[in-house]
Amino acid sequence: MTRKPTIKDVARAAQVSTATVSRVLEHASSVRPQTRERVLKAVAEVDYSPNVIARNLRRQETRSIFLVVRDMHNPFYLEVFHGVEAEARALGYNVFMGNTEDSVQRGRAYFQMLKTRYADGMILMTGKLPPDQQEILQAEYPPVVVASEYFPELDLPTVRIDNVTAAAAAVKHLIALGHRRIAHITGPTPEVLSRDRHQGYLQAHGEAGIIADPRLTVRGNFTIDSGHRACRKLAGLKPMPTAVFCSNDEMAMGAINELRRLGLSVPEQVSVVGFDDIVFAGAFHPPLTTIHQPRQAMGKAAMRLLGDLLAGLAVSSEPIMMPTELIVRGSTAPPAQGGQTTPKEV
Amino acid sequence: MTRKPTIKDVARAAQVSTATVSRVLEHASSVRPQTRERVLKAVAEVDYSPNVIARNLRRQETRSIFLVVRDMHNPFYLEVFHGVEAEARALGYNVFMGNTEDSVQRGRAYFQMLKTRYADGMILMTGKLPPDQQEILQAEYPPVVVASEYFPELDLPTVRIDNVTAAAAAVKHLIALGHRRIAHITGPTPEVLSRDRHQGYLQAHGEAGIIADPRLTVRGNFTIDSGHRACRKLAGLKPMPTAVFCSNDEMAMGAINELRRLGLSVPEQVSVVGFDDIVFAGAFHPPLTTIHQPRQAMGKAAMRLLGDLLAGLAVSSEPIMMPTELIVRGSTAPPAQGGQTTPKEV
DNA sequence: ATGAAAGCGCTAACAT
DNA sequence: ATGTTAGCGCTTTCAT
Repeated sequence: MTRKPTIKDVARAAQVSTATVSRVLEHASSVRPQTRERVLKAVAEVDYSPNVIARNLRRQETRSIFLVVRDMHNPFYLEVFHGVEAEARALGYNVFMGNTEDSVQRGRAYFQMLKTRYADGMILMTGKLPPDQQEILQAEYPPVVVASEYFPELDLPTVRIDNVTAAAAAVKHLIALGHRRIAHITGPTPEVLSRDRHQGYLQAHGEAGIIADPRLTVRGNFTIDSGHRACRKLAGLKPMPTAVFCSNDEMAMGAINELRRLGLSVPEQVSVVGFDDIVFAGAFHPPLTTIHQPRQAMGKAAMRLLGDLLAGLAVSSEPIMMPTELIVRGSTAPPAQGGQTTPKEV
Repeated sequence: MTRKPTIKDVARAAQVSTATVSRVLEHASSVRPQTRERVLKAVAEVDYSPNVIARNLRRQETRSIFLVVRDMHNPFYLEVFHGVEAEARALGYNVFMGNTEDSVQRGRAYFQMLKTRYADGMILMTGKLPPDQQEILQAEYPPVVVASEYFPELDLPTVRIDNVTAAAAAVKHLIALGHRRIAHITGPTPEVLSRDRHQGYLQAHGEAGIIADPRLTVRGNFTIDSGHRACRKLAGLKPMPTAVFCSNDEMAMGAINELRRLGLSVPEQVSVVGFDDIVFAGAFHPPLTTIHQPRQAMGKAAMRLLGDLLAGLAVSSEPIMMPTELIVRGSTAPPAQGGQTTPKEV
């Protein structure tokens, strides 16, 4: 026999109906031990394994979900995925990895696949939503939860952090060290996550009674290289900032490398703070002071939320807020005494 | 109507049979333009999208594959995934991300799911194979291809690099710089990939007529922390090695940090070479000299190979070998002049 | 060019 | 405790 054996083959071998075979394999309920034994033996005999595709049709579910991120290259997502995967496995789901590369069209494709029931639900970690996807709020649409990001205009179940407060904590740390001229390398605006972190930056200034110089805010895009470029711009300012708050760790690494190239030492001459606490933040030199996000826990929470939705449970409409923590390492210190920081000529 | 509309709803609205609707949506063949128009209008009217689950049963396929890695935390896989995903999308597949965490049992679970047709095929990036899975060579078993790793005892279609030659190139670079006392921090033995890289290390020594001191070979497990620990061991030797070849970049970073802690500067006092060229290798300080692997291309090639297998095409039984390249950056230099390298007291 | 009908393999409601 | 049966929604062969 070259085809995969079906439940009928087992039924024939065990001299029972297919229903009984299904019962033995699914619920282990209401089957005489003797019959059960016979079925199990037949299963082994013909080397049967159920055909999930048929089961899916019958049950109208796939037991799989999409996890869609904006940018595969950020290791931040690796750990979120780790949490999602662990929880999904516990709940009996598998996880499709999706990747929009920030393209609205690519995002739309995932919504479309969801609609065709390619998967039972979706965890969205992108900052953009296709413009025409308001139908996702309708009851018969498969459940979608948002993680890390969020959409103020759309009332979707969400797991995230308080970016404003977390960013403010980072900047307050710099202020407490004595810094007064603090730059901000932001994420890609106008996304809400970037906006929130900048608002935290401003809020920390406000609370300390410091006026934030708008020239000290430079736009990045979360890559190491954008950290280089943004930092180069900042280095051209007079007086230079004595500290830089970066909206993620990659940009902080880029900024530090650029400062080193300019002959400035971190943290002695310039302090740098990152955001995310990716695995490499602690291994970097100097080790990055940064905001820790509970990535894995966030992934788990998102999957748990989606699992509840898939199980038909009612969930709170309030976003689930995950805690963050300022991790002080070696990239921050009090500002250099008496005098101004200037790059050497280049 | 609260349920998802079916093809029957469209057929009714367009006054045609379901077969015609299917024809319009699938092949665009043999349908009068006029009828076709009417069907399309009805599709829009009832907001129909096909049910993939039913299609899957009919076609006996899921158009999805598993990508199974050993350790989610290595950013190496991110880029492989990127290549796999891009190629898969082009071929009309989606990718389940799997993760064995080096557990044979977890690996077995993926093979089991493959057997139940949870997915159509699998790309394996793990170094271990469940002992009882020899059945995967049988014709009716879904196709499995191996990427990056390989199994000498099992004749599976494979995409990989020549680890022996690549490792030898790294060590030859150190020898060419003048190093004679070169340590090796290996990956987890007895896996073939770790073994091959060590063999390359030995081969380079052999070709240069240098006797490799076996005490200079220390076992790691591909984590940053194992790089720390291994390097600490090496630092206890007298005389210390003047260079360290690490079987991946994470361990190289750990080794460099440990050397720094011991008061030794890289590359002035000790040279360090990594392997993989992960994204952070270039951003590290000092930037890592390492072996570049074409991760994304490897992912694409693996998916293309799997796609061919899924399409029923015959594929070569020879492994597809991807090119590697030595990238010389700042973590290697000639050995310190006249005299021996010793750590300061700790 | 179109329709009728079979059937993919399974599960669960219903019957005994 | 077990069997019978009706689909799940689609695609495709066969007929017209």
